[in-house]
Amino acid sequence: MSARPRATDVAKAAGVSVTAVSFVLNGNDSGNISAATRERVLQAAAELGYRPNRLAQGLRRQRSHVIGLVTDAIASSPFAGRLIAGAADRAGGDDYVLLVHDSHGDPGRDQGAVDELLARQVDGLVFATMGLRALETLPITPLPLVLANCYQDPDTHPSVVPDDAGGSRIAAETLLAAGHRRITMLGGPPPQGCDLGIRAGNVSGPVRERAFRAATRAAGLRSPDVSVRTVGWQIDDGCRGALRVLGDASGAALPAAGRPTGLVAVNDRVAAGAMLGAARLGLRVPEDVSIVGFDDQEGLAAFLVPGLTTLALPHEEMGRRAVDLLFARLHGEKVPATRELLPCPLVERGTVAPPAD
Amino acid sequence: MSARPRATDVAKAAGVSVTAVSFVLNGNDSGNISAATRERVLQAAAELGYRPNRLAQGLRRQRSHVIGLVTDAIASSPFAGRLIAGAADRAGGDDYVLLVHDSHGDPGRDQGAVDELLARQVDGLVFATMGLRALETLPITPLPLVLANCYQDPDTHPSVVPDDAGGSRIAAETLLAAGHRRITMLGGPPPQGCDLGIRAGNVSGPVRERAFRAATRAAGLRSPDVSVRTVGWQIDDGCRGALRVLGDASGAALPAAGRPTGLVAVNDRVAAGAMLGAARLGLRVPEDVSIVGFDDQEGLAAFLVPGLTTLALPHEEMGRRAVDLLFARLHGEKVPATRELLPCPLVERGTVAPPAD
DNA sequence: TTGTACGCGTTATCAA
DNA sequence: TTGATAACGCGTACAA
Repeated sequence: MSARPRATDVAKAAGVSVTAVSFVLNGNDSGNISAATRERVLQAAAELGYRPNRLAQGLRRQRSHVIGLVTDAIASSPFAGRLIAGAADRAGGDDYVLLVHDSHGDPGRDQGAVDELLARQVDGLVFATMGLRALETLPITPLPLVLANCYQDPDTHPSVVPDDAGGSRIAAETLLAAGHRRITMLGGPPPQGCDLGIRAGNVSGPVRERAFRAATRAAGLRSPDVSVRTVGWQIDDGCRGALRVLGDASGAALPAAGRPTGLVAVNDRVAAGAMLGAARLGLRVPEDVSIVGFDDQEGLAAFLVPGLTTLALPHEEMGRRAVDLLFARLHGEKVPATRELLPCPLVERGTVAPPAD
Repeated sequence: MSARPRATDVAKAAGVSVTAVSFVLNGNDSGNISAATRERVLQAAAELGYRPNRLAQGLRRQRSHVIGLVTDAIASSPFAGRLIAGAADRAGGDDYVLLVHDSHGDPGRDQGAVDELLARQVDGLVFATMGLRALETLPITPLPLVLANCYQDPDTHPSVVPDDAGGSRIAAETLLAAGHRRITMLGGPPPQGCDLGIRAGNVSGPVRERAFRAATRAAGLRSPDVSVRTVGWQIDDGCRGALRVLGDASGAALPAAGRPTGLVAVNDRVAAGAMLGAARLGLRVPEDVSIVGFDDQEGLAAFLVPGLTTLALPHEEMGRRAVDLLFARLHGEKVPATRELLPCPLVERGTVAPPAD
C-alpha cells in the first residue's frame, strides 16, 4: 500500500515488460500487442490504480500538459473568476491543467511570472486582463501566446475580446424592437484616471457609444429623439444622469411625451443608478421607462429589482476560446495574429417592456 | 540562442563540472567550492539566463513545488478571485505555484480533480469553497490538505473560515459606538434552497444573528429597542425589510422616535435594498438612519452612494492563510485539525453617523 | 575541491 | 510481438 505505483509495478503485476505497459496505456498497440497482454495490462493498471507520473511524462515528452495563465489583477475584479473558469474548463477537457500567476497589475512582474512559468515547462501561455485593455508592452517569450480581454495595436498575437460594438447595437435594437422611439444613452466620459475598473470602461465607452449611434441611425431615428448623455461609470453617475434626462430642474418627472422611454446604460452600475433615479422621480421600471445595462456584473445585475436586462461580457467564453486558440497553435495549426470578437449575449430580465403609449 | 540552457551548458561555459554548478546554485557550497569557481558559475548562469527545469527538479527531489487548489465554483462567485489571489500570492513568495481545478460544484468531480493533481505530484492541497460551507464529504488523498472557507464538523483537517460572529459583533459595536440605541438587524431566513449563494448565507445567517443579539445585550440594550427582522438575502428583501421597519402600512416614514436609527444588514445586498427603502421613505442615509452591511461585495458596496460601511469577508486572507498552514505541514510542523477564525475587518465608508437626536 | 555515475518515472528506439 | 536500454534534466553519494 501507500506509494504511487509506477509503470514498472504494473508491468511486474501483469507479468509483462514496461514497454508493453507503455504501449497499451498510450494506445500505440496497433498490431503490436496481443489482445491477451493488453487485457492483463489494463487489469493490472486498474487494480493498482496506476496513473502515470505527469512530471516524468512531461520531462520525457517535452510537453508538460500545463498551460500558464498570467493575469494583471485576479483579485480586484468581480469578473476574474469567470475567465479563469472558462480557461480551466476548456483546458481540462484536453487533459491540460492551468497554472495561474497574478502580476498584481505591475508590468514589471509580468516578465518574472512568465519566466517562472517557462521554467515549469508550460506548453503555452494565456495573458489575460480583467478589464478590456490595449497593451503597450508584453513580456517576451518563445512560447505560443494568446491574449484574452486585451490586445496590442497593431496586433502581435492572436487575441479574444468582447464585441462591445455588437453588444451596444443589440442593446439599441432590443429597445427598438420593443417599440421605443425616444432613446437616450447614458455614456462614460473619455479616457482618464488609472483605476483598473475605470480604465476598463474607458476603452469600451467610445466604442459602445459609436455603435449605439449607428444602430439608432440605421433605424431611422434622429436627434433629439436619440441622444447620448455623458455621465460617468458609477452608480451615482447613473442616478444623476437619469434625473437629468427624465426629470426637470425641480426634481419632478418630465411629461411622458417629453422624455425618453428607453435608456441604454454604458454599464450595469450606471443602469442601477438610473433605476434608482427613475424611482426617485416616481417612474416605474419598466412600465414608464425601459433600461438596458452592460456587463452582467455579478452580484449586481441579477439582484436588482426588477432584474436588469443587460449585455453580458463573455468572460468565460474568452477564457475558453483563448485556450482553444492556444491548442490550435500547439497542434501545429497556424493561427493568425488577429483580434477575435466574441459576442456579448443579451440577458433578458425585467427592465425592458414596450413603451406606454 | 533558442533552446533553454541546461545545467550541463552552464558547467561547460564556466569550465567546471555540473556538480559544482548544482552545489553553487543550491547553496550547498559550504567549504566545498572555491570562491573563484563560485564566481565563474554564477556569471555563466547569469549570462546564459539559466533556470533549472522545474519538472526535472521535481522529479529528482520528489517535490514539485506546486500546490493544488480545488474549488467548487470559481465561476459563480464575485469573491472567487480574491481567495485564489491570496493563495497564489502567498505561494509565490515561497517559489511555489498554484494549480487550479474547478469541480463546478459537483462533488463527484472533486475526486477526479484531486486524482489529477496527485498525478501532477502536487505537494499539498487546498480545498476552497466560494461560500462558507460545512462539508459532508471530502475527496480522499494522502497529501496534506487544508480547507479554506469551509470545514467539516467535527473537524478532520486544518481549516480557515471567516469570523462571522466577530464581524457581526463589530457591526453592532460600530453602531453602538456612534451612539445608536435603537438598532434593528435585517436577517436571513433559516436554511433552505440549494443555490450556492443562498447556501452560503444560510450557514452565516444564524451565526451573525446570534452574535448581534449578544453584542447588543452586552451593551445593555433590550427589546424592543433591539430586534431582528428576518427578511431574506436579496436586494428587494432588504428594501421591503426597511420599509416595514422604518415605515408604516401607508408607506410613510415612522416618527423619528418610533423607528430604529441604526440598521445591521445580514449582507450587502440586503443593505443596498435597505438604502433604497430608506430613500423611498424620504429618509437620508446616514443622517436619518445608519446602515452597516456584511461581505464588502465587489462591485456593490463600494459603488453605492454613499459608499456602504460594511464588514469585509477575508477571502484574500483565507487563501493566504490556507497556504501558510499548508507550508507549515510541508515543513514538518504538526498542524492541528482545527478551525481557524479570520477576522472580518470593518470597511468604513459613508453609511454610519451618530443618530440625529 | 572536483568529477563520475546513478536514480527519479516515463517514453521511444532498436534488436531479439 | 516483445523486452532491454537510452534518453529527458537534475541532484548527490562517492570516488578521485
